Amino acid sequence: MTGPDGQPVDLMKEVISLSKQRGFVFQSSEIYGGLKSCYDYGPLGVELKRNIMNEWWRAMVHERENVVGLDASIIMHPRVWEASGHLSSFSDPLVDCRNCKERFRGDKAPRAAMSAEVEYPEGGKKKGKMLKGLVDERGYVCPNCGSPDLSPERNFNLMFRTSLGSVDPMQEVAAVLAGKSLTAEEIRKILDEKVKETAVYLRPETAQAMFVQFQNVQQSLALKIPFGIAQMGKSFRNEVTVEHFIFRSCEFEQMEMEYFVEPGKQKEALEYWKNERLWWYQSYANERSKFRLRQHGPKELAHYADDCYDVEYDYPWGWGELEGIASRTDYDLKKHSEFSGAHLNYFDQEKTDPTTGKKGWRFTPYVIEPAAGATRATLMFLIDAFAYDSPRPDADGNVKLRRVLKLHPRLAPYKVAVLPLVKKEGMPELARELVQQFFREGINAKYDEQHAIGKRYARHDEVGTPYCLTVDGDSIKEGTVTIRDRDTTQQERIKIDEALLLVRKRLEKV
RNA sequence: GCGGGUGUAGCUCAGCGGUAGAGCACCGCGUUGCCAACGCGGUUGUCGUGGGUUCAACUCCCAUCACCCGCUCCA
Repeated sequence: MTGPDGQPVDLMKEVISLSKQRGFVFQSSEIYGGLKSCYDYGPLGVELKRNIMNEWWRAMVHERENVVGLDASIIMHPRVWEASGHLSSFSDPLVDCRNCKERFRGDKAPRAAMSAEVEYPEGGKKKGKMLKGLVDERGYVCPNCGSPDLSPERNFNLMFRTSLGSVDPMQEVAAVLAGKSLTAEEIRKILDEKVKETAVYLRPETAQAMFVQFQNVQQSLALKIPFGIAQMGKSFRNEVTVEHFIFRSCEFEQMEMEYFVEPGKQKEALEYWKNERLWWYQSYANERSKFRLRQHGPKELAHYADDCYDVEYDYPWGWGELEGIASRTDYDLKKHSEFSGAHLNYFDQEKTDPTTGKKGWRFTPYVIEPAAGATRATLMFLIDAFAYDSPRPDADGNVKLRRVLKLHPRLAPYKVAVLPLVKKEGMPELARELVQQFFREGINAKYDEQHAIGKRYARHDEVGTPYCLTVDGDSIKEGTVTIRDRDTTQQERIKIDEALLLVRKRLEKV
């Protein structure tokens, strides 16, 4: 992207800097030096994120007859994660290449015959001297340089483990180990056993609660298939790498929906939801061409999925994921039935059982899951909204960079700013009264009397406030205000009563 | 975790082995009345953190933390 002066601009840097300056996103615990991948949402950030999530809830739950909500505990029974496969698949064996320093997953590395002699360039560089080595008993080489000179496999548990209960399990471990002379392996075993007694995990996805509570939700509301259960909330993953500001962080917020369908209807449902979700993003964004759907290749699919589409956005660093719409088959409900002994299935009295030919069909539903990242969506909407106002030279002829967030009015933290032109002659009083009128309508308005009027316009442009209402001398005499549009900067004089209607109209559903 | 880069005022950045700087922001007074206005005055710093070398370290060395760019994982 280029600025109004034609100079190239680092869009991410600008967004991060504006986020901090205007109170959208701060680094967590900044005064202590910050904490890796943790961020706090400031006064405006919390409004933006909450607006995004509320819009999602409205589109997914409130405006649909057959989707209901759930708000589950973040900590769930540890067996949930055994059943879901997260305990095993989230602890991937990672290996470092001693030659080129690449880190990779051992199980996904290119296979090579054990004891075979292979050639590889020194340091992984194209012009590097060719070296020779023998493939060890693991039977694979570095995917980057082909070297067999590799570190041992190390397990990385991607779930946050903690213990439920006020007694510190380490105390018991210490008691068991006291006075014993043991090998590292033996200690490890004792540790694992003791820790496991009270071990619980912070959920790595909100989805599992919707499967685990499938029966309660379905029966309590007598839901008929197809139906969906939606949930928003925090999830936690010890990511190997965190990157791009709030794009990938260990603590993140999800908006997920599990849509249960009859076996055989999953393709049709996937088709519906992928288009629905793409459109949802586009309808709030400025640049629709920056979104696309991408189907996963067979190697990309998660262990539970038979098909998957990502909604991708063209971020400053390239195309990246916003949301995954996965066809999760009947994997999760079957697994939880197996592990818990509960019968997580559905009985349809009207349908004919395809295997017996008799009326009445009991089946395990198939699941389509649109799983969105709320924190990711927040970043995306900030990037999408970021723009420069047309250049305006000041009195000295210097061109000032004026940043504007062209946020959709429904997402904007403040919907309208009410500004007294000057702090006298009854203007502040009238402006404050007007703000109260907006509050009564449930519209987040902002009273602002600090600094010159031009600065206030600029400041509200920068946080995405769609409208500024200015109270001046004529307001008192004639009952009119000027209304200024963020995107055109055009002003119009209207009756005070009209202002409320105009703002309300702009906030109507897209 | 590995490799490369960065860290100085609220923001953007300059600086350098010898007294910590600029622009913007912020505060006050005055003027002004609709697009980061003008004049005058003022405030702001653990130079990321800890250690070392040195008469002297923001500057050189080591460690550490955080961020950015690659690699692997994902919403």
